[in-house]
Amino acid sequence: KDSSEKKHKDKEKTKHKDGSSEKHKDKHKDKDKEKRKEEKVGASVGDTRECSVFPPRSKDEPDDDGFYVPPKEDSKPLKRPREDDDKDKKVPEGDKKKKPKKEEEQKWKWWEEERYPEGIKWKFLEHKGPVFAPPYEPLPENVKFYYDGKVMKLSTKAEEVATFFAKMLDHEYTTKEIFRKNFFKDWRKEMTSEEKSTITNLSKCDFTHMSQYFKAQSEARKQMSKEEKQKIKDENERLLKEYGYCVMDNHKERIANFKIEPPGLFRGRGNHPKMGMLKRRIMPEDIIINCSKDSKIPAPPPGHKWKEVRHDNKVTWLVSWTENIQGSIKYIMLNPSSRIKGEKDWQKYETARRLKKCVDKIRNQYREDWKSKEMKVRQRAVALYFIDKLALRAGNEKEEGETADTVGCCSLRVEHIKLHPELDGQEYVVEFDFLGKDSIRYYNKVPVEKRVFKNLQLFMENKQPEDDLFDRLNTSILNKHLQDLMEGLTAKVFRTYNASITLQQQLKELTNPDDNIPAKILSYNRANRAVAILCNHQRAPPKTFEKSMMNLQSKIDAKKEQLADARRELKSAKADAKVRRDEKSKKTVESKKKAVQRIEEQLMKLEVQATDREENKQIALGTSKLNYLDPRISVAWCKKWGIPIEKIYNKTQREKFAWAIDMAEEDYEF
DNA sequence: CCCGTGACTTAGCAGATAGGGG
DNA sequence: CCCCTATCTGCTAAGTCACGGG
Repeated sequence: KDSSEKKHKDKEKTKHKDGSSEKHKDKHKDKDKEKRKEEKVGASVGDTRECSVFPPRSKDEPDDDGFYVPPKEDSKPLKRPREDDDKDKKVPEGDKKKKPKKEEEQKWKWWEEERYPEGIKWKFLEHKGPVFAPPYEPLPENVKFYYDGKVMKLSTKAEEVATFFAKMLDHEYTTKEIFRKNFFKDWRKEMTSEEKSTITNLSKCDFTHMSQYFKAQSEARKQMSKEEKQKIKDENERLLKEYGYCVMDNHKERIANFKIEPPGLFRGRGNHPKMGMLKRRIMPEDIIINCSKDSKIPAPPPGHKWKEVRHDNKVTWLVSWTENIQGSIKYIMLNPSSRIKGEKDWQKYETARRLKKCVDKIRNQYREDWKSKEMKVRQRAVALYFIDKLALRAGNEKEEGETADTVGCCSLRVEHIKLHPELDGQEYVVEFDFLGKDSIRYYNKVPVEKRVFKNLQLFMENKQPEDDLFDRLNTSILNKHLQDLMEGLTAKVFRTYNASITLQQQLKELTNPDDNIPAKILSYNRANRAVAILCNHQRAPPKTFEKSMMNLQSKIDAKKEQLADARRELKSAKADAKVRRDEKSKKTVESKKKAVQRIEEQLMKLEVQATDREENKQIALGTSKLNYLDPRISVAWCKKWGIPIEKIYNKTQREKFAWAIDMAEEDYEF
């Protein structure tokens, strides 16, 4: 005990050493307070960021368009020259909007400005409120619903809910017992008393006619003329223009989800106990609006009122409501390209980089803790080892019966692991098999250190399969401990850290300087894939996978034949040239040579594509790219090897990572 | 310390869209 | 130019984590 207490004290000491100079921080905080009083915006010099030298935001007014152009002064000389300032504009890129005006929009570089003091998210916020789901349109008279073989006209409310079911008829979950039970129970609540007394058995309900009608409708939608499609597109654009943006602190920012979720049947992931329940229609009376006091407050639809209008600048959301399935709160927030999301994202990677600096110490620490006299400490240390080594999620406890039965590290149960003292020639293998987030299966056989193995045996002693593996541990205990090891450290920082560091290492290892661009991109994708595997980011193999693979293979075969032909032609041209010895035939040889080269390159490209796709069958790269990989690593890699950034990031991704694209140089190190 | 709540990030899937080949 | 598929985007569920009150 003694020694462990000592260690604890040491830990405390190191914390302060590690904590990026507490004193300084406090000073800055004080400064922040002062500035806040002075009504100056964004006065924080909060942390180690380079941007702290930049001038504070200035309040300027919108121009006539209502579009907010960042102040000119902001673009005065910076300490870092940026030769690629206007690169983005030159990039032709998919959006062939006929409005040249859009492209001229100056991109605001929020990352060159100072941040707000901790806790304050904005000074001014104005928006138009949410867009509600379109009202229900009753079915035409000729679309029938049958109960027990007889036509039955449903009340509007009951009909609406019935259509939700009818639209899902082809889906297998309409056959699931829980789904049907939940649906039927909620449907009956919407029925009139007569309907309720008649419709007592879901199996006697015949939705097929309704279902056919919807299929015909969607078919008709596909067959619409160009003009009609354009009309819909225009309408969507209008909606986006009006409701899709807000003004936050002098800047027009894109909103992520300005449309309220329409009513429908809840489809949880995996074996969800609430699947099939009715997700009710959200009304203005459910909606809380958040905006500035001095902004133009959005008007509720005629004849309606908001539940509440508040002015809370300690939060980032514009609109919220409570959803009826889990009783959780849903929000309307800004797009990832916005300042408010981008800053947070940047900060996340900075925290992970701070972990990089002390991860060795932390690893030594938890290895020591495997020997602790205290069970609690040992469990914590083994759990942390899993989180670090295997990139497991923290694993909060969940309310039973409310959600699908899934687990993370701290909530692992005895039944989720198997211990093999020896397996396939390896010692001390732990076999993991459990459902994680989104009911994605985690299956892995991992050789672990002997001490870990012995500890696991100990933790499992005298326990039932359904008992918690770490019975003295939860995420709160773990995170409190992590907080002591490093300021801002939580379980998920390890995922971010390990993902990003793995990408960086893999890129170093896999990139061959002599490769051409497609081959280098394959290497990038492989590095990305290593991360996706680490984080267990899976996807269902695309429905058309086999077919598309076959297509690609036949393309390759065709290309091979083409190559063979070209080679034959080259050969005969050479022979011809040897005989004739004239200029013309020499030229022919040259052009044939070129043709062969071209085809070889094309073939290579196709083969690379095939490899890439095959290796990617069940792996989703997007999630790690978007949420775990410090974008500056990728940007630096692109700059180093002369790979156009568009090969790595699509338009949305480039918008989200604009800060990284702008600031990372080729020598960036995570 | 426990528990519920709130805010925010992370997740896979399905439908929309675009772009390359015939 | 059109079609068909590969990729992108929108959607919303499902996590993480902090906080406050008892």
